[in-house]
Amino acid sequence: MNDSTNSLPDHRLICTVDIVLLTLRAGQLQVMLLKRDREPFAGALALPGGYVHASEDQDCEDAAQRVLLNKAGLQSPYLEQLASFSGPARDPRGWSVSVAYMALVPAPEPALPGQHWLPVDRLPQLPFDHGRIVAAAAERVRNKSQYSSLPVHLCPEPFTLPQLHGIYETLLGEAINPVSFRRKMDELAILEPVPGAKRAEGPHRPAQLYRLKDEFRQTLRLVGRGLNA
Amino acid sequence: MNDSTNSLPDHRLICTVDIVLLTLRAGQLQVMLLKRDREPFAGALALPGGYVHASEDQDCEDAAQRVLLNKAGLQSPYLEQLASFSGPARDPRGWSVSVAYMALVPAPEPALPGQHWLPVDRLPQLPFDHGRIVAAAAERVRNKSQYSSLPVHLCPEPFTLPQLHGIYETLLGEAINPVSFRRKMDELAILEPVPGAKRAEGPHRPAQLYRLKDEFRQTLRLVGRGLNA
DNA sequence: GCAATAGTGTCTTTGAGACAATATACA
DNA sequence: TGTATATTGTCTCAAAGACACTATTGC
Repeated sequence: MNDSTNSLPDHRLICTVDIVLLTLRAGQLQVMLLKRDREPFAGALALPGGYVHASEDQDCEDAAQRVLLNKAGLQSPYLEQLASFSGPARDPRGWSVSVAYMALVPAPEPALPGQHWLPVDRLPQLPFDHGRIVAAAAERVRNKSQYSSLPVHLCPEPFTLPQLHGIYETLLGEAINPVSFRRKMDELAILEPVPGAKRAEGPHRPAQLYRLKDEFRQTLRLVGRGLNA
Repeated sequence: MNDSTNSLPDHRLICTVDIVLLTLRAGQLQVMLLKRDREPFAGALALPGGYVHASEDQDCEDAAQRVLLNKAGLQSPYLEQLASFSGPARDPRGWSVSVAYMALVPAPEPALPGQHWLPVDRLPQLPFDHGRIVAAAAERVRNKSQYSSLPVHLCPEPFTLPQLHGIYETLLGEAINPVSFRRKMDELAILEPVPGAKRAEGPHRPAQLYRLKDEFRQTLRLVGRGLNA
């Protein structure tokens, strides 16, 4: 395998996709890692990923969806291209380009067997440059949480406003004024109340349940001037 | 050339970089196109780009810098990764991945021979999927202009605040309150006045000249709540 | 001095945050 | 009825926009 690569033209490169599948569990942003079943780094925890298959994929996003379905059993979560990572050293097989995608899901309870969810801020050393890729994804999620509806994709539906409020606070790492939060969510107009459905977490007034309007399932909406200062 | 590609492994793909070099001229966001000197699409105007060379490039950004230097004579303009574009049909040579970069420069006057600057909003049909790539770059510049210091990279130094103000207005396509604009630029603290240097454009009070502080030449700074509403 | 744009001071308006009041569940 | 959280109304404060005033040049 190594010999054959040397004879390939200089511009035919290893092309892969890597998926940073994120969720919020135990009050932390967590990433899903899988134990690699082949070399290189067999046995190590790493991002789900794989070669782009020129013969079957329509584009890299298509490859990402395929990986997501095969390795995580996910049909169509929120998915966006993150960035591409490249270089001679990131993959021991040779000069490679990886187009990284970020996917968001509500916390799967319990985790599927074989899936390892780890907090993005306390990861062990990861193979390839997966550490950098996860860091980029975490940064983007936290950044976009400041001014967009992104975090709704981390919340299991239906959800209450206080619940979503908590998710934003966790991601941003700071308190958000509850009144402003309601005002903003109202402006965004991406949520619809589930008629009659309420949920109480204890001996107190139950909260209205909401779900995401269908047309925003793959779209984001931006908040006028951000969520807080 | 076509036969050889068929025998390559499925995951060894054509990898290129494409550069969307943007500037502001004649009050318009313009993109630099070059006449292609080889197939495919020889003779057509297209984005500067080229194969990633596994043997010389440290990563795709490196390849982008190389292309920028060789084809546009640019040393180190503002450069950021835009996104990757891929698929079986975008390049007639076969399934390909292009990592697109966006570069910003102050308007070069006069344009170098061979460089064609065209307004991004009135482009002819471009080869490959270069139309889409340019559209993505234009969208990103306009978007980032709403809340960051990005547009300073389009302004020839030294510049006056009214000049920079005009650039923001052009990019955003709407008026910006001059008082707020000054306040914001002041907050950002990325500009320094050139001591004693002023410029008058006519029979009136001359404006103070500014330059970008060196530490922000490749960095962006975000504005607290955006530049306007 | 006149015209024209640069730059500043201050009032008005808008929207975010604080706080208080009301609503509604379970015990 | 008591407690706890949901939800709403209203006041306060900070920042953006409008406007008016001063500054500085060439003519």
